[in-house]
Amino acid sequence: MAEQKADQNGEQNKPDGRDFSFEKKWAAQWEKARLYATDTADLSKPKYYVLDMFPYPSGAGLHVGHPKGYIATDVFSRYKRLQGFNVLHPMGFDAFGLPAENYALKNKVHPRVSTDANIANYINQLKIIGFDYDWERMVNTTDPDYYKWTQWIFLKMFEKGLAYESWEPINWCPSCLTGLANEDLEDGKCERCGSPVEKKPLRQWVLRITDYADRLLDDLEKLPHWEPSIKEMQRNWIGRSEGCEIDFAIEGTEQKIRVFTTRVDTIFGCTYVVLAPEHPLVQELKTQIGNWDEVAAYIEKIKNKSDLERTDLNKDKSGLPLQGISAVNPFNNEKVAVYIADYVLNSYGTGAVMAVPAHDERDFEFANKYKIAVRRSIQPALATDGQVTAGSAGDADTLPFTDDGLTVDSGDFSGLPSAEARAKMADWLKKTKNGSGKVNYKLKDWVFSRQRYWGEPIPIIHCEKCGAVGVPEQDLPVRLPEVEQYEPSGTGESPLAKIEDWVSTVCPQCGGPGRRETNTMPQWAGSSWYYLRYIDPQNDRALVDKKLEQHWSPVDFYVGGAEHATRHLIYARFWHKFLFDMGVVAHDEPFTRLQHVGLIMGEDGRKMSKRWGNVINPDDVVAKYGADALRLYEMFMGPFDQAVNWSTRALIGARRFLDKVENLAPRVQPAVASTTPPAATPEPALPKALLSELHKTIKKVGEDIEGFKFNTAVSQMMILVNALAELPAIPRDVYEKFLLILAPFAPFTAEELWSRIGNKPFIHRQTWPQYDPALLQTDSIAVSVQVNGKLRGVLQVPRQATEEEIIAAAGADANIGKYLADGYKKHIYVPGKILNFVV
RNA sequence: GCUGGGAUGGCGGAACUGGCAGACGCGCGGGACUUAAAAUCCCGUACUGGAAACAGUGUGAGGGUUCAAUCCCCUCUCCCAGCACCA
Repeated sequence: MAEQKADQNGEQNKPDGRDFSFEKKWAAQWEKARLYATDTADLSKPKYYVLDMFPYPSGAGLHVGHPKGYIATDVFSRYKRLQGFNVLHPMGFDAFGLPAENYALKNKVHPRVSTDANIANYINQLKIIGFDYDWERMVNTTDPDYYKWTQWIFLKMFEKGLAYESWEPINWCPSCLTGLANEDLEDGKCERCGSPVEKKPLRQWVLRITDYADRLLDDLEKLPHWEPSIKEMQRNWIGRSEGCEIDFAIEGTEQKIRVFTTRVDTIFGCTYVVLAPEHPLVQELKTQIGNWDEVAAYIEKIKNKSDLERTDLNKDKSGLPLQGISAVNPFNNEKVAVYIADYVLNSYGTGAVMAVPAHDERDFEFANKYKIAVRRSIQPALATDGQVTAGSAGDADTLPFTDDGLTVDSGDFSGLPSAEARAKMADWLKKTKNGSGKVNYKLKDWVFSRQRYWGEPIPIIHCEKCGAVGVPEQDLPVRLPEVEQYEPSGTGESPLAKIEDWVSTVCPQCGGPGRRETNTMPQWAGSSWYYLRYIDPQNDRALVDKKLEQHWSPVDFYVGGAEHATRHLIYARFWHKFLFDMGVVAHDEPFTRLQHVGLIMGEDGRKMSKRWGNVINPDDVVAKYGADALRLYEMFMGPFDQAVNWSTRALIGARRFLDKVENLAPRVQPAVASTTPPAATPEPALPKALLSELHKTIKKVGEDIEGFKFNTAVSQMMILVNALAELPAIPRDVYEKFLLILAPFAPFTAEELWSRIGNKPFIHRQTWPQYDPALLQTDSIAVSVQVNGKLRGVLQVPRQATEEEIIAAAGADANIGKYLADGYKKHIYVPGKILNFVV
C-alpha cells in the first residue's frame, strides 16, 4: 500500500521530478534520420531561408533570454517546412573578438582553447532546446577556411580602393589598447569596457563605407518588410544632409574658409564664422593671429579633453576670436569676425561654419556669451489672414527663430520662402564660383584595424619599394600565428608585431623584403557575410557557388537584437552591396525581412547579468519543466518585439498546457484499420462548434506565425485544448491536426504524442493542415444591442437573420425593450456585429 | 534637444479596418477529491452598489470628432530605446 502510494505520488507530482527523457530520445532519432539537414543543391522546391544573428560564444554560456529569437525562428522554420518549403535554418558562431582575448590574458588560456570550449558548450545548450538547425552547416568565423574568405573580401576592397591606410586621429580605448570605430562607442565610452575613449593619431586601415552612403540610405526604400524603427535608426546613423559649401575669403590673404551649411537662406544674418580648434587653417594663419599665445593655449586645452568631456560642455560653449583675422561673406562682401570654438567639430562637414545667431540655437547661445551681433534674416511666413504658416506664432517675436520662413534684409534674395531662397542662392554660388551645393553624412568611413591578437590578420604586406601590397589570393588564408604572448603592446602595434619570423616575409610584387601587416580586423568583419557561407559552407574555391547563391539569397527572414541596427546591419549591407558590384552575389540587399527580438529581463526587471544575480539558465529550466515548456512560455510571455520580465511562475502555465495536451491522448479515438473503407466507419459527428474552433485555430496560428505574433497563437491553441478537454472522447482527426499545429512550438511533445496515438514518426515530415473557410462560421451569431452607445443586451440570432428580424428581437427583449418604450430616432446596424438605437 | 515606440485589472498581456474592453495565462477566492498536503478537476475573479436581475464608473491626464473611440484629431504628463553641439 505504502509503496503504491509513493509511486502514485511520484507520478503525479508535477512538474518536479518529471521524466523528460523522450526529448533526448527524439532528438537522437531526428539526428540519425538527418531530419533537419538541408539539401541546398535541391533547387526544385521553393526555398525559405530563415536566419538568426549568430551568437558570440561567451564563457558565461546562454541565459534564457538568448534563445528567445532562436525559438521564434525555429517555430517559423518548422512551420515553413510543414508547408513544403525547402528550409535553410543554420547556426554558427562569431568567435573572434576582445572578450575571448581578455579572458585569455586573465586566465592564461589560449583564445583558441577557450573559444572552442565555449562553442561546444553553446552547441550543447542549444541542442537540448530542440532547434531544427542544420548543424552540418555550422560556420565559425575563427576557422581559417572561413576567414580565408573574409580576407579575400578585404583584398578585393583593397584592389578597388575601398580599403585604405589613414593616419587621422581615431577613437582609442586606453584600457583595451586598441582603436575603435564610431560604431563601437556608447556615450563616448568604449562599448566593451566602458572606458572613456581618447583621440589618438594612429596608422590604421579604413573602409570607404561612405562611398556607399547614398545607396545604403536610398535602398532602405526597397525593404518594406524591415521594421520601420530599424530603418529610421539607419537613416539617422547615415545622417545625410543637403546643403551648400561656401567660401569666405580671409581678408588680406589668398586663403579661404570653406563652411558647410544647410541653411544658406539665412546667410544675410551671418555675423561671424567659426573654425574647429583642430582646423588646419588655424595653424596656417599662426603668424597673422594677433592673440596667438592665447589661441595656442586654448587649442592645447581642448586637445587634452576626451570626447566625453568635450560633449559634457554641451551647455557651456567656449571659444576665442582670432584677432586680426576677418572673413568676407561673399553674398554682401561684409567682413565678419572669425572665432575658434569647441562647439564646431572638425570631423563633420568642412570643420568650419558660418554662424547665424538669429536662426540657430547654438550660434545664438555663443553670440550672447561673447556679445556678438544678432541679425535677423528670416521672418515667419504669414498667410493673407495673418496666420503664421511656417514656424509657430510663439517663435515669431523671439530669437532664435529656427524654422523656415521668408527671407528679409537679404539683398536681391529678400522676400523669398526659405526653400526657394536656398535653391537660388545655391545657383548663385555655383555661378560666381563662391561655392556649391553639397551633401554631407554623419556616417564615417569604417575604422577597420584593431591592435589586438584575436582577429583575422589583415592580408597586406608592406614593402619599402612597393608600399602596401595585397597578399596574393592563392596565399590565403593568412593564418593567425600561434603565440605565447598576446598582450596588447599599447604602442599602437598589435601583439603580432613581436613575432619576427611571421612578420618578416617577401614582397609579392618585387620579391624584396616585406613586412606583414600586424593589425587585425574588428569583430564585425566575420559577421558581415556569414549568411552567404551557410549556403555553401565547404567551398574552398569560391566564397559561394554562384548558382546556389542566386537560388538561396537573399535571406528571407532575419531575426536578432535591435542593438545591431547601426552596426552589423549596416556593415553587412555595405559588404553585400560591394559583393553585388563584384558580381559575387545576385541581389543588392542581403535580408528581405527583418525583425528585432525584445529582451528578456530578469525577474527583478533588470537586465540578466551575473552582476545582479538574476540569471536564469535554460538548462535548469529544461531539466525541471522540459524544453517544450520553455519554448512555449517564451513565445507566450508577450509580444515578440517587446522587453518582458522573466517569470518562472508564469512558465508553469505553459507546462500545465502541455500536460493537458498529454492527458488528452488516452481518450483519442483509435485509428481506423486501413483495410476498412473510411465510409464504413464514419467518425462520430463532431459538434459543429468544435470543428469551427479547430479551423479557426488552424487559420489563426498560421497567420500569427507569419506575423510573429506567437503569444496570441499559443492562446488560441489553449482555447482549442480547453474545448477538447471537455469531451469524453477526442476525435482522432481533430487531435492529429492539433498536434501538427503544436509541432513547431513543442516539437518533442508533438512527436511523442503523435507516436503514442499510434502514428509513425516523424510528425515533422507531415503537412500543415488546411482550414476550411466555410467551417469558420457558426450557425448562430451574437449581435450586441446598444442604446445610445451603451450596451443593453446581446442577442443570439441565426446567421441568416435579417436586420428587421433583429430589430424585432431587440424590441422583444425585456431589458432592451425597457429603453425603447418611447420609440427611437434612428438605428445603426453593422451586420453580424452590433445594433445601436438612438433615442 | 531630436527621432522612434509605449502607458489597458493584483501581474504578463488580448481586442479585425472606429463596433460587446479585459481573450489566454499567472495570481487570488471558493468548492470537489484526500486522514492531510501536493497535483488535478469544477466555479468565481476590472472597480463601486446590489442576494440577484441589473445599474453606474472604467483603457496615463484634459478636451474634440462620431450613433459608437483603447483605436482618429488637439494639448499635456510619464516611461523605454536610439542619436546627440552633425551647422
